[in-house]
Amino acid sequence: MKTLTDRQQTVLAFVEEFCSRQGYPPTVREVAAAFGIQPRAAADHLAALRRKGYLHREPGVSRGLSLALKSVGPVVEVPVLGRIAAGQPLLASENVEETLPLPSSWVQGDEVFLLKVTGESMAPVILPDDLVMVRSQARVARGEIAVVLVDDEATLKRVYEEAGGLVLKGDNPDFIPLRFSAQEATYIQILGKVVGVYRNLESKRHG
Amino acid sequence: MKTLTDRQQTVLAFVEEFCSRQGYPPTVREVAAAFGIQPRAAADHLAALRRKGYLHREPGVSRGLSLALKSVGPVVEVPVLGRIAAGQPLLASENVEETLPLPSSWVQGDEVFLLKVTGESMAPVILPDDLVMVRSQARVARGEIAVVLVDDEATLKRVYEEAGGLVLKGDNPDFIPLRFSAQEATYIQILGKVVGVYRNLESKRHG
DNA sequence: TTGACAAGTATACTAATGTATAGTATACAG
DNA sequence: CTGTATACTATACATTAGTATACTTGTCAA
Repeated sequence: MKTLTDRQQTVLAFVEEFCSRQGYPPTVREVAAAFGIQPRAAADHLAALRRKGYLHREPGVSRGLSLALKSVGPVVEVPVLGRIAAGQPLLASENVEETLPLPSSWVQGDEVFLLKVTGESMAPVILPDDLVMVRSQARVARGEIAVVLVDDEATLKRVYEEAGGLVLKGDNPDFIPLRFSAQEATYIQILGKVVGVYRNLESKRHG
Repeated sequence: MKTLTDRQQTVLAFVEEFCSRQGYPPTVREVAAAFGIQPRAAADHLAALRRKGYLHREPGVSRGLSLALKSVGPVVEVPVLGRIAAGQPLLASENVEETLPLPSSWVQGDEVFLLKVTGESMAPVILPDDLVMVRSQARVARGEIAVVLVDDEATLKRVYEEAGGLVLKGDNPDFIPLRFSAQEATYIQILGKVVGVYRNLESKRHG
């Protein structure tokens, strides 16, 4: 990105400040007034900032500015699910405890949610208190980690569809794989595929 | 918060969409045009949305709208560091490849950065292609995971300060612990403590 | 020394824009 | 049945606001 002059930098800083304080961008005249200069001079600065790639501008449009380097990048609000109640729509607001803004690049797909991990069955890849990102889907490829609803309880397991039914296996060897016949498997619901894990290493003992 | 009529909800949705697409709010007439109604009718809707607390509005100001319930929560831009050059200030713009917006609640402290993991030395807790969040600090408690600069190369290791010097140990048993005498240790710099790990499970083979 | 860029003054024009006035029609609560 | 809120049309008005024209001054590299 091209370098800015001192003056241009202060103008850009003013625009950023204005946007975050007011919620909408300034007019050319507001910029001018802030620096005690004429509208024309302010327009020159904004043109320079646009030319150098720091601003988007819609010509002729009042307040038609927007920050190119948005001080915040593209973000998606991802719901954090609490207890998952079977039968209800997954993302129903009753299930949502809070939402976290995550970078859009981390979130592929439309129906994505976060889940706080409680059990140790997927150790060491996934540990208690980890936050897993799940993309809602009814089937997963063999051996992928999924959120599975068994007896009204959501658990994380690798899913293997076998000829005779379904096997749910944790990575933790201390946990015995769960086997279900084809008939039993009808009571089991795959809620989605685990596509990401976030772990806070600060607030707990290391493994 | 007061309930909105169907019409008001669609108008609010339009304003939100417009803001995120354009980077600046719509004019009264742009709202009107989007719904094929007169400016006055659109102004009525915006007034209703303001009255019910969904919008802030500066009277008389063009595009003087801003969303009251910001759709995004508090976010911090965290720099993702590429190759770390010794000697330079860590967060110098030369080192920053990009930045990612993360929820403020994940980021404690001022000097925080992200680093893409390359080696396997911290497996299985931290794997290649993981993104680790690091809080910049010159010392860490015994046994904590740190980013350590050894011979101009940044590596992840658990740090043990011993009487005779410094031991850097990976969790992966395939890697031999590195031992440094007190004198050698002066050439080693702790860049920060690893406080978080993010792993994308979708775009690679599972471990 | 010419040309490009930065930074500015001063004035003016036109289109964009919020709002005012004056209505119409429907629904619902007290 | 009256008051209030919603949801509009239609026209008009006074600012607001982006931009254009015409200059001035200073710097810096080719």
